[in-house]
Amino acid sequence: MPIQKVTKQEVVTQALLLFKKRGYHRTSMADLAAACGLLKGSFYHYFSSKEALMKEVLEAVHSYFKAKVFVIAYDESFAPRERLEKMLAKQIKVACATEGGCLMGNMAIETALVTDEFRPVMRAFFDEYLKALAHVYSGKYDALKARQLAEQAMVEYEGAWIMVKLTDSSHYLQDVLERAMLRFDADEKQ
Amino acid sequence: MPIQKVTKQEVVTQALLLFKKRGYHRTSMADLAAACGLLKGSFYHYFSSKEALMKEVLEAVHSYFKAKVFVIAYDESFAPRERLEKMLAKQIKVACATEGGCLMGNMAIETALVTDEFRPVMRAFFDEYLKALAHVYSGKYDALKARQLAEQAMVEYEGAWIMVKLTDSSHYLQDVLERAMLRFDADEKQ
DNA sequence: GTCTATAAAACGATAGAC
DNA sequence: GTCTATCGTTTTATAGAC
Repeated sequence: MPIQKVTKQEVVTQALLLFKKRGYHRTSMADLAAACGLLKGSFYHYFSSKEALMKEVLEAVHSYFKAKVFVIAYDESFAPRERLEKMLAKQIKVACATEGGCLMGNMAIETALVTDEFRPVMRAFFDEYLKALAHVYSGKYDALKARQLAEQAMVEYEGAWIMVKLTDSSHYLQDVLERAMLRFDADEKQ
Repeated sequence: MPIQKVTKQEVVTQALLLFKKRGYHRTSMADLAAACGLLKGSFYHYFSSKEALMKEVLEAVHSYFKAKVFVIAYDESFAPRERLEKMLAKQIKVACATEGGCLMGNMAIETALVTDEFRPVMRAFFDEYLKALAHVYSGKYDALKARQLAEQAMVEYEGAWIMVKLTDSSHYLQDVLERAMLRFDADEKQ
């Protein structure tokens, strides 16, 4: 085997960083290749197209969240309330670790009405995300209410990123976490 | 004097439709000109650049919301609760009238980390939006709580669009409205 | 020699600007 | 319409590991 400058894994990681920060259409293959120390032509030995690369990035994000975030919701070594707090805190921590917020949310906004290519993986991500959150809330609420609370936490989180990006102040994310906990603690009635 | 095929107003309106649906980077000047029945060359008679055009579109949206949406919050001929419901319903109606959701939210996600050009007008929009919502909630809550409730309604609304775009089901927007009303009706304590 | 990851060059299409 | 630049992509050539 000839010398390989980077692994496919590293390419996906670099692409994730760029796509998160600059979006899909504003990130060129030359940018992506340069981030890996390659020329854009060489890039096609790893991926057949920019679209295929983005799909792999989205799938990698989904896998990561399954293994590191969603899994918390089903960890019975913690009480439901603790799981909720840990899962949301982990999600915020992961998203804040690199620039650009939530890639899935960003791509939904940027591409959902332009191409159907990424829709299945994005829908699968948010489906599992909502199921995980609803599972935690179902520790205290009935299935319908749990689902509603999950959807509420999710849309609050995604919307908060708009304000974070515009104001560079991250308190909006912490507020989402706090409100999700308050709703967990609140009485079932109303 | 040469005949002007379309007014600047109409160009801004057509651009708004395209930018909402396809985003900033995926919309070309040729697309925009074609939507107005103009040749590419004629387009720069109206605007000096694509950036300048987008800025005018964003300002037009801001003006429209001031006159048609935010103004509801300050209309003393209705009770605060009615104003809240009318304002949120109007905002949803306006956004749903054409494809693409909320242009301000879309552009914040797509461009905020790529260019500073649009940030001032987007921040001004959300500032006034939050002020309007907080003003309504302040009919029943203290200033801090009113501001928090305003921020919550706003981030819920923006995040809901992600699910609407991915699932083509608009119940997420109605849920945002209903929860905002429930929070208005709720007791001040907790 | 074969295989393969890279660089290099060039493709057609399309971008924004004039 | 024309310009120049750049886009995503493809092709060709090179160089090193078997």
